[in-house]
Amino acid sequence: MTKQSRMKTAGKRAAKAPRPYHHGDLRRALIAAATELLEREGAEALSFRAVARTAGVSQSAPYNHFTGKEDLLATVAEAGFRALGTAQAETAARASAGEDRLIALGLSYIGFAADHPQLYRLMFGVGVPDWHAYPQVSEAKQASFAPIRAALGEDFPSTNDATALEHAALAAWGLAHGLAMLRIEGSLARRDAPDKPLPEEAALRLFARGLTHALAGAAGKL
Amino acid sequence: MTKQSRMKTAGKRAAKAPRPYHHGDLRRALIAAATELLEREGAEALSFRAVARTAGVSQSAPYNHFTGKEDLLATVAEAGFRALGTAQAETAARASAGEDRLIALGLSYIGFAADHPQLYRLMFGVGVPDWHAYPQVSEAKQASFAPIRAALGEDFPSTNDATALEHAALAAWGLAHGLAMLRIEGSLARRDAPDKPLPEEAALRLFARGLTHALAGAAGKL
DNA sequence: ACCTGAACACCGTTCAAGT
DNA sequence: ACCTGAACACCGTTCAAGT
Repeated sequence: MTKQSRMKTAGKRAAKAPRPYHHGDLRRALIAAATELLEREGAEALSFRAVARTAGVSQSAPYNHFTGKEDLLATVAEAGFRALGTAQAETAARASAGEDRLIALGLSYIGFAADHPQLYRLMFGVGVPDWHAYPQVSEAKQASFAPIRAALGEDFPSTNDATALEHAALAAWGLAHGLAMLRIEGSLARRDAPDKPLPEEAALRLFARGLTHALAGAAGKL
Repeated sequence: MTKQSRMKTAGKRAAKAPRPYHHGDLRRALIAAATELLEREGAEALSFRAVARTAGVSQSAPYNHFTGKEDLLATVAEAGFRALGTAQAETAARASAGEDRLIALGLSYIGFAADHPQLYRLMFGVGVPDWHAYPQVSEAKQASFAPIRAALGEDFPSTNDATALEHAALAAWGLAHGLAMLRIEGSLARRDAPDKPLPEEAALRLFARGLTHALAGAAGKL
């Protein structure tokens, strides 16, 4: 119960000190604490009280900044979608046009999930029963997928057929998301040798190759 | 605290009576109660105590049949994979060979998820941190995907190339799983008209069409 | 405006005790 | 062998009270 000894250097937060520090940006501190605890314990093991404890406040303080636990998780998920969207946009800018760009985007998508498995799981429904209550999350989710959609429109011969583009986008999203989930859950084999490519890459390549042919055929027929 | 009035008709269980009935098959009753509660409340809201309550026993009785909540959930998930596998096998048997069979299997896969969303979510990692602790679940998972794998081997010109078949199987699994998840989470549009086909069907068709072409090309090259 | 601390109704799990 | 009931250490959330 010792009082804080320095007031001038209060800006430097001692991360583990359980002493109260209401520095006017508790909201941000709570989001940071939740993000950190999320990867360590998973969404279902993460408790609202532990987040408050990590931030050094009482169990009821967070209710001044979030309506409840779900609201905090939704905020973290939204940030995750924004980060994924940024990473995807950077990948799209770096890659050269063509099938390779689609494959690079797919690998980047799966890589994000592999790097932040618990965050990715949270983003896609784990722990939050109804995302419709958080429209900003839905919007960020759509935005995170925009680069793949754009690549399909620019790099594949389907631009003139909006319906075919829509179907291709759905297939690409489904494939990327499905491979990411399978990777996270451990359903996929680890890479045998460090130089051998991931099986996901071959699957993505097969998909991209087929898409070029199928869309070319569809353009002639539809 | 009244004693049970009839002993001869004890086989008929009054579903809501909170009186004790230890009829020798509590394990099955707990699985049934958990399965029922799962769809109604979701895996994260489902409590072990509520399962015991629904089965009419004390909160600690289930520990005689399961090591804990996670063990019960894993058992339910395993049963889910077996049911999915059966449904997939039936679909494969009914459909005629070719691209249509792959599409039918994909639609059946997504349909299962749409019919039992909470069960499907549980099966793919929600609520159970590490499936590796339950090898029977992993085995049932692999078995549930066998029909799609078999259809790829029989209906597509990749049978002689084991590697290409493996990649195609991974892509197909990823696509089916990804579309199922997106459907469950509400990321996909509801069908506008009851006669119009689901967008998933068009995406699956695009994938199957492309796979035929890509594998034919690969067979000549590799 | 923001935070604390007590309180409530829940959890999962353990364990002595009953039959 | 199987079940009960009390107990423990947790939850999420509410609310009066403090500053």
